[in-house]
Amino acid sequence: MRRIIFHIDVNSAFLSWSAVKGVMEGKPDIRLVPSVVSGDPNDRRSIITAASIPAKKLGIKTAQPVSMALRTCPGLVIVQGDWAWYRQCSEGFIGICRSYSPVLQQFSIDECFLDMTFRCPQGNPVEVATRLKDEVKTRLGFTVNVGIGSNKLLAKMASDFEKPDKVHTLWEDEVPEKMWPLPVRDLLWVGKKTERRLTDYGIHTIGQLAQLNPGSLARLVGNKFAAQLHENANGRDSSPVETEVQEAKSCSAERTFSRDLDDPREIDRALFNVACIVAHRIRADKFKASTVSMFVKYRDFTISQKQCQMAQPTDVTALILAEARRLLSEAWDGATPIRQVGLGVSKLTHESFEQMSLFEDPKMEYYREWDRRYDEEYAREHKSKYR
DNA sequence: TCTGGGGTCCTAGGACCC
DNA sequence: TCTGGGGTCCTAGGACCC
Repeated sequence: MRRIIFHIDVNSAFLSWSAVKGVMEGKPDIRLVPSVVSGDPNDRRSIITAASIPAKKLGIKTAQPVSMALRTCPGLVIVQGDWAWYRQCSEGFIGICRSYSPVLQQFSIDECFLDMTFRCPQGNPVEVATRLKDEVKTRLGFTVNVGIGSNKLLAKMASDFEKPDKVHTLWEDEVPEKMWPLPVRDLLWVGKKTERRLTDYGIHTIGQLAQLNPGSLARLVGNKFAAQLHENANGRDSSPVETEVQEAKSCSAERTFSRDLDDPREIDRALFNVACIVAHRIRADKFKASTVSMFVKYRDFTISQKQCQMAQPTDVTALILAEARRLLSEAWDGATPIRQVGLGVSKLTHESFEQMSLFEDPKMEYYREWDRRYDEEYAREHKSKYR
């Protein structure tokens, strides 16, 4: 039996959502002019998170530095992201999608897959998808693209065809006509590096990739990846729409400095800040972590990273920070200027019992109390800010 | 022009055990 | 004295996604 999968993708999500908010407040619609969403526009290191269609037509791209975009387009309208509002928009969007099928997999804040196999009775899937797209537009004020296919890969590829506010199909029998002429880079999981490797080998289109013998492909990109690419280029994908929300496997935070730093005190302060954030987040989700990792990024974007295992899982800021500091001293020579510092934890568990060590640090009670106050303070700030 | 922040998965080599 | 193969864990690094 043929499956019917939808992939629904919000068009320029953050930009559309900021536009909706502006319009509600009586401001001009930024979707109609060259505009972008970015971090702090005064920070030269900010990059563009989302761009309007008029901005894209001028050559402005996501992930481009704001300073560069401003040179291309001096009149560019820049708005700062509003995460609390984006979460609300996302919830509204996912809610409407879920009313079309309970078999829903949220893929990111602005994308989801729906298994519609038993949800398009006599109807044409295109009609159902059009209804969904129009309902989002009418009720929430922003547009989406819906891609329809017999598996997730094809649905996702289809939603990326012409935008905005469109429904496209990509059934298996349409693959040679609609997908094979596209450049390899358009295939899911083919990024910059893989594109380079493939084009160097003379493979430029998805169709060429589909016809390449798997052995040659394996020599280029490795066995496992080659098998997947070969399947995908031929339009095959058997992965199910996963309705279970996956638990996080890691949690991390990083800070990029507005100028490269070599002062150990300033770097330590940044490490302290990210440790507070990471530890707070895992406590909020009732996790404890067994692995702590730390990295520094230098001026030339090379990264030096270190990780280690904790004697036992923890969510205590001071313990995580202590490991991170030790790792930093191993990874960094103390002099080379640093662009960015990051800290992550992984091997997360929900272990609730504490294995009491005879040699437990006598300061432990103090550490825990400090964390409790941090969490309280955080909760207070968020309440006053978002209510 | 000069590149954010947060994730997932894979690979390869070394250590260690049986 | 020199030799095997498999399994697991750890670390560092790389590639991709939004």
